[in-house]
Formats: sequence, structure tokens, C-alpha cells
Amino acid sequence: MLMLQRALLDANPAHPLLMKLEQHATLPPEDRDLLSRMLADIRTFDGRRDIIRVGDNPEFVHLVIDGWACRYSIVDDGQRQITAFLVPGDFCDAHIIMLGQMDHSIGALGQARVAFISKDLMAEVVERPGLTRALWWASLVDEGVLRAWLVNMGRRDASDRVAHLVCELHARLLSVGMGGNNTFEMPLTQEDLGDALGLSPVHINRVVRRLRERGLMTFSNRKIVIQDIEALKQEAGFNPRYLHLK
Amino acid sequence: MLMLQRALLDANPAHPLLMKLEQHATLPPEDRDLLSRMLADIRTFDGRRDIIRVGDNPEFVHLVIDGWACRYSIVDDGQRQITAFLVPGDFCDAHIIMLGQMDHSIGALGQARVAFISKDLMAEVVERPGLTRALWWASLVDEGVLRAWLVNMGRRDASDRVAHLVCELHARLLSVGMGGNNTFEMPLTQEDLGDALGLSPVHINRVVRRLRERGLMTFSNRKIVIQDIEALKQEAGFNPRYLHLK
DNA sequence: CGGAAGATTGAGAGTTCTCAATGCCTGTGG
DNA sequence: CCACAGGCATTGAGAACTCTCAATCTTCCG
Repeated sequence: MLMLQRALLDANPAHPLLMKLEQHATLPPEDRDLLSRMLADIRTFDGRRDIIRVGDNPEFVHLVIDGWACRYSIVDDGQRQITAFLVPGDFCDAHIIMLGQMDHSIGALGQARVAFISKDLMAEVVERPGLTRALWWASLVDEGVLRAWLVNMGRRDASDRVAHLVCELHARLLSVGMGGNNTFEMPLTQEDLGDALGLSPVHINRVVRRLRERGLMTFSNRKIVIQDIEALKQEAGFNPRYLHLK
Repeated sequence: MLMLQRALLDANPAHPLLMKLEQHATLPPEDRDLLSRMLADIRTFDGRRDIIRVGDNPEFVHLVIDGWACRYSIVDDGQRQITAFLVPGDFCDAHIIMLGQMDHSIGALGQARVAFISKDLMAEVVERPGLTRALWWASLVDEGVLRAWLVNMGRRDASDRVAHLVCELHARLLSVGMGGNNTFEMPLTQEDLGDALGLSPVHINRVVRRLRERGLMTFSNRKIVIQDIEALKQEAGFNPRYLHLK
């Protein structure tokens, strides 16, 4: 079983986790072995179920292998704010080793496969300087993404916000070998989009319609098709610098 | 000179940097020595001047010793979005060791003293596991703050946003030994507040007035006075968990 | 076929914005 | 000591964007 998982990663140099971490630096074979061991315990979440909840102090660190998840918080009056989308290769909660308690929740968006990595194994991981650096790098990129979202929410109108998020997700998915040149699968409802962008689902609907009418992009059947990517980036003021891609 | 700086830190167990990092774990004397060396080169920024600019790949890592600074980005049409306020004890750009290029700018808000820490010295720092962990911890807390700001922008109205920010700054300043029980100095204009909260300065003004009229807090002469802290926290839905204070 | 979730559309309400004028405070030069 | 300029705060009025409520439509699935 362990060998099987190693085979899985080694046979697949385009594995999202590898592709993501090697945005930072190429990993030596020993580190890749250790990464393979991190993929030994993969569990499936059927639908929209929580992976971890606020206040938890989980036994495992979680890593998205397949499908999507999101970080979110619920405010007093029950509204949800999504603060990140997690796609294959993204750690859900590596920070739990340092901080102890979750200050937000993470939920699967549709069917997702998630690696459960024991704290013991994570302790091994952080003894490898190269892997530690790769993890730190990933967490710094996450921080850059958060800042970009803040700029998006604070300073762009609804249409540009949607456009910017689509540009970002497209770039991130491409960087881990998913999605096509001008299209990608996005298992979100319009309500999810609204909860990520601070907009109502009704308004998301109108904005998406206008983007479609203007020939920039379409979103239906959980699929984004970007018709004019340059115009979309222009509209959104999208500059991928903050993703620190190679 | 070096000895002088050591004296500065050792004689002052309430130094913001120490107080901040020891939220995570008490540091052994060797680590405190190294921290002292990080404070050897302190420079003063007179007024609202940039400390680093987007695109820079600076020679030094910067740390706020005294006064305030902010992270910010400028969007295409010239608007500014502030993505963090930095107070004494906060690192401006520790991530530069990993990421290379700044994806945002940092500017001083009024007079500020900033420690310049060479990359060589930072290399020494990250060889100490305890300090590395402390730095990592600090950067994870920053991430938590960013998520909280996102929730604030996405899901709270203008009044609650201002209230939440004030509660956060109050808690953060208290944790590094600054500010009083229900008051603190805040060298921001109403425009700065707006740029941090995604609101126009005009609206900030009206909201602050209403908070004053309701007997919750006042803001004048660069000074916040919180009159009813429980009501303010209640209003803002403020839960300090995300700050991971001791 | 029925039910449920999600998408779509209309209409009116609310929050926040922009523009523009005025007031206040502080530092500087005469 | 006074006048003045500049930066910031304050207020009013109307415009713009986004929201809520509510109805209808579509799609998918048992």
C-alpha cells in the first residue's frame, strides 16, 4: 500500500502537490519519498461536508488531492465568508502544527479526496530543511493571495471582482497542471462565489450574465470558459505577480 | 554600540518585539542575544515615506520598532488598498527571504523607527529552530489577521467594520505593552481608515460620528478612546481568537 | 412525476459613493 | 502677533451600486 502510493507520486511528475511545491525549488528524491508517504492515507468526502471546524485541534494535517475545498468563517448573524479556495496540492491547515486551534473552518465543495497526514509525519517533514522551506514558501504565497483578495474586495466593483477571481483560479489551476488553456472546471454555486466576494448570489448572477453578454467569459454547468482572456485580465487589473509562479 | 543595543533589549523585558514573539514561546538567552543584534541598525522615517516598494528585492528585512506603518497596494485606477497595519514588534517583510520580490509596498504612517536587518543576519536567525518557529508563528498570525479583515470587508457594514478594526488594534497594541485600558494612539487619518476598510473617507467620517454619538468610542487628535468596550466588541462581533494571544 | 437545489429576473429599498462647499487646526513667514 | 496656506475633518445633496424579497424557470435525480 505504501509502495502503491509511492508509485502514484513517482509515476506522476505532474502530481499537483509536486507541481505546486516545485514552483519554489526542485526537491531531492529523499524529499519526494517523504511526500509520497504523506499521501498514504487518502480519504474521500462525498459532498459539501466539513473537513475541519473552527475550534478544532485536529490530529491530522489535511491536504487536498482532488476536488475543491474552501476556508470559511461564519459571522454572528449567520452569514458565511469564504476566505480561500483550496485546489489540488493545497494544504488545508499546515499551520495547525504551530497555532494549535483552528480559527476558521474548512469544507469540501463537492466530492473531494483529502490526504490525512499525522502530526508525527509532519514532525519528520519539518526536519527536512528543503521541505520546511517549501511549506513556508507555500504559506507565504497563501498570504499573498489573501492580500490580493483584500484588494479585490476593497477596491473593485462586483464585475471586476468576479473577473479577478476567475483569472486567479485559472492561473493557479494551470500551475498545477489542471484546466485547459481557456477553460476549467469550477464546482461552485453562484452563492459560493458571492460568499467569497462579499456579494449576494443575485448580484453574482447579474454580473456573470453581463460578462457573458460582453463576450468575456461564461460560467455554466460548473465550468468556466474564458473567451477573451486578455480583455478579462485587463478588466480585472490582474497581475499574477502575487502568485509567485515560476 | 552593539552592547548598547543589547542593553536596550535586555533592560526592557517589555520591548514590543520580545512581547510579541513570546506570545508563542519564551525564548532562551542565546536567542534574545540574536534578537538584540537585529536591533543594531535602526533608522528613522520622518513622515509618510515608503519603506519598501512593490517590485523591490531589498537587501534588508525591516522591523517596526516605534510608530506605525502599513502594507498597501495601488490598483489600476490609482486607488490604494491598505492590507495591514504594522505596529511595534511587527516584521514588514520577513517573507522576502523566501519570495524574492515584494508583491506590495510598505509605507511609514507618520514618524517611525525601523530596524534594518541584513539578509546575512536573517540567515543566522533561521538557523535557530526556536526563532524560526517564532517567525513562522508570527507569519501565521498575520495570515489569521488577513482572514479576519476579509471577513470584515465581506460581511460587515461600515460601522461594524470600523468597530472591529478598532477592537483588533486595541488588542494588538495591548499585547505588546502599548496603549491603555481603553485608549490608544492611532496616527491615521480618516482617509487611511477608509483605504484599509474599503470605504470612502466621507463615509468613515459619518460612521465615526455615529459611533461617538452612540457613546461607543471617539477618534480625534490621532487618539482612540473606547467608552464602552463590551458594547463595541459586541457590535463588531469581535472574537480575538484569530490573534492567538496568550 | 415530483421534489429539491440552483439559476434567473423584476422591483423597490438601502447603503455607500461622489462632488462640492465649509470649517478647523497647525505651522510658517512677514 | 497676525495672515495665510495646506491638510484634514465635517456636512449636505443627489447618484450609483448592491441588496432583499419574491416569483419563475431549469436541471437533475430518485
